[in-house]
Amino acid sequence: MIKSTIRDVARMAQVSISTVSRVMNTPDSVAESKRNRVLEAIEKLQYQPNSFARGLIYKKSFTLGLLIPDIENFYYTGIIRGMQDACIKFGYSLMICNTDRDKDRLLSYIDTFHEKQVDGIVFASDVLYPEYYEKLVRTKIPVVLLSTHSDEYDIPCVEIDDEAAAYDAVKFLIELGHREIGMIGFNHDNSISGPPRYEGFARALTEAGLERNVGKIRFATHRFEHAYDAAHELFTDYPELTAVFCVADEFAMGVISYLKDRNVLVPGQVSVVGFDNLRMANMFIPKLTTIAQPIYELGYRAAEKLHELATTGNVSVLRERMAHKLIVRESSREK
Amino acid sequence: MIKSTIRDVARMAQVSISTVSRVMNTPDSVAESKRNRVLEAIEKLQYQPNSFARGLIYKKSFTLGLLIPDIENFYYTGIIRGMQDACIKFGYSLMICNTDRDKDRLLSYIDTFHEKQVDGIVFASDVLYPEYYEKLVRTKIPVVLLSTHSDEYDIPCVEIDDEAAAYDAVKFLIELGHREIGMIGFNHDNSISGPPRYEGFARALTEAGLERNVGKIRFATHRFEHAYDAAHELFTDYPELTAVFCVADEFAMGVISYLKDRNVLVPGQVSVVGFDNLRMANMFIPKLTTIAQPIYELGYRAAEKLHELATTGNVSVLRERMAHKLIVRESSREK
DNA sequence: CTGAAAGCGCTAACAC
DNA sequence: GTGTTAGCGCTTTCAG
Repeated sequence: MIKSTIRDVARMAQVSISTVSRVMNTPDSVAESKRNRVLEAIEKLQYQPNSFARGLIYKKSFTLGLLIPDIENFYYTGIIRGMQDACIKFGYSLMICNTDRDKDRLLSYIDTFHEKQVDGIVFASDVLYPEYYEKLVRTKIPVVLLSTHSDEYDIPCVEIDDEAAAYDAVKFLIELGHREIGMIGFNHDNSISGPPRYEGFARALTEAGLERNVGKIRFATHRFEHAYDAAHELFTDYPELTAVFCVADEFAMGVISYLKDRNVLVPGQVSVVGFDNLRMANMFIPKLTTIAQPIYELGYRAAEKLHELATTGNVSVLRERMAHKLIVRESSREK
Repeated sequence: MIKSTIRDVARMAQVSISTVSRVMNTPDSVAESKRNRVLEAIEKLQYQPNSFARGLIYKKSFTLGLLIPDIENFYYTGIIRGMQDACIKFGYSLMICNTDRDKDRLLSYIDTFHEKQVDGIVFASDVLYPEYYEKLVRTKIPVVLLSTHSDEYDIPCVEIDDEAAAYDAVKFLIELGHREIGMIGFNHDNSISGPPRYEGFARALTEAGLERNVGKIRFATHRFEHAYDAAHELFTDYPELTAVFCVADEFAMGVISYLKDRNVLVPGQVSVVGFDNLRMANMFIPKLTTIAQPIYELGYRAAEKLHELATTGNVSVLRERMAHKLIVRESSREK
C-alpha cells in the first residue's frame, strides 16, 4: 500500500540504488542487461521518484506560480491556457492562485510559493504595490509581471501598449464619424492600465479637435454590473453621446445591456467598442467590436520569460510589448 | 543569496536545530527566552522551512490536485473558487490542471500528481474511462469525482440530480403553455450528464402527453458555436418549436444568437431555458432563465470530501447530491 | 560500469 | 527543556 522507493526497485532488480538512479537519469551509463531488469522492476512497482527527495537535492520544484486577481474573468483564463502550454513545454507544473483581489490572500499565496519553493512567479495582479514587491523580493524567487509593469522597480514584464491600443479604438470611432464620444474606464488609482488607456482616449480626441469630450468618462470596477451603473451615470450626464469606448469587454456588455434596457439601439443609435476580445465578445448580441489582446500569447510569453530568468539569471529584454489589434464586429457603426 | 536553513537560524539564535524545529511546531515546549531569540532569528533571516524536507518526513504535500476539461468555461471557474476557499480552510494548496479535453494531457497530469505526491485529486473531467480509473488507482492517491460519477467503481462523488433538474426545466416550459419543445443536449456517448438530462426531458414530456417531442433533439459539444449550428438543424427540422431546453447556458446563448440572426424573438416567439446559471447568464441579452447549479458549493464540498477521504481513509456518504434550482429570468415567457 | 557512502533540510525519538 | 542523532528518498562523488 506504501509508495515504492528506489530501494524496492533496487532489490527487485538485484542492483544497487545508484544503478537505479542512473537508469532514471543517465540510462546510457548502465549495462543493457541491468538496465532492462531495472526498467522492468520500475514498471512492475509503478515506481515514481519521490519529488521531495529530488527537490531537496536539486533545490528546484519544477513548478511555477501564477497570481491572478479574478479567475472568473476570461482574460485570466486565457492567460492560464497560454502559461500552461508553455509550462508543459519546459516541464514545469503550474500553481494557479486566485486572489479574488484580496490583499491578504495575495500575501499569503506568496508565502505558499516561498514555502513550496516554486521556481518562479508570474504576477498578473494589477498594481505592484511596494508591500507586494518587498515580500516578493525577500523570497528571492524570480518574478515576471504580466499585463502590468513597475516604474519604480526593474522587474521584467510582458504587456501590450495600452495607450496606443486605446488610441486606436477611439480613433476608429472618430473615423466612423462619431463626434460625441464617452468612455468607461478603470479607476486611476488602483489599476495599472487605467491611466494609459485614458491617455490614449484623450489623445485621439485631442488630435481630432474633440477636446470637449475628454471629461466624458465614468469609472467601473471590473464587473458587468458596475459598468451598467456607470453607463447610467454617463448617459444621464451626457445624453448627446453616440459612441462609447470601454476598457474591457465586460464593460461593453454592461453598457450595451444598459442601453438595451433604455431602448437605445446598439449600434443603431450608439456604437460601443470593447477591449480584450474575450471569448465572450463573439457570443454577445451584438458581437463586440473590440481591441484584441494576444491573451494566450501573453501568458505563454510570460512563462517563457520567467523560464529564461529562472534559468539564466536575467532576461534579454526587460519590458516586452506585444501587439494588439482592432477587431470590427457588430457593436459599432458609422455615424 | 541562498535560502536560509534551520541551521542558520540555530546558529544565529545560539541554540540547536531541534530547538528551532520545536519553536516552529510545538512552541510551548521551549523556554521563552530561547524562543524569542529563535523567533527573532527567523524573522531576521526570512526563514521558511523547506517543504521538500518536510514532505520527505510527513509524506504529505499539503496540496490537492484538480483536473478540469476546460478552464475557459465559467462552470469550472466557479468550481475552482469553491475548492480554493475550502483548500485555504484546510491548509492545502491547489494545483489546477486544465486538460482541454485531451486524453494524453489528462494522463500526463495524473503522472505529475503522482510525482508531486498530491494528497488527493478531484476529477471533474466528465466520464471516468477505465483507462483513467486504472491509472488513478495505481497512484494510490485518494480521488473524489465532481459533477460526474461512476457506475462501475465505488468512488466518492458530489454532483446534482441531472435527471430531476432537466425534468424541472422542461416541466416549467410545459406549465408556461408550451407544447412544441425541443432540446439541445450533450452527446450520450462521451458525457456523463447527457443521458440523465435527456431522460428528464423525455419524462416531463411523457407525463404531459407530449411524447411526440421526445425526438426533437440535437447535440452540441460544449461550445457556443456548436450550439448555434445545432439550433439551425433543430429549427430546420422542427420549425414548429416554441421552446427549447438547453443543457448548458452556453448552448442557450448559441441558440438565442441563432434565433436572433433569423429575426426570431426570444422570448417573444421562442422561449429558451439554459442550465448551470453561470455568471454570464445574468449578463446576456435577454438574461437567461436557467437551472442553477450550486457551482461554488460543489467545488467546496468536493474539497471537503477529499479532505475527509485523505484524512480518515473513507467518506461518510459515497455519493452526494446537491440541490439545483430553477431561476426564471427573461428568456422564457408564457405561450 | 557499478556499489558504498555522504548529504540535501527537516522531524522525532532518545538521552541528559 | 534542550542537544544529539538517525533517518525520510534521492543524487552524486569517489573508489574500485
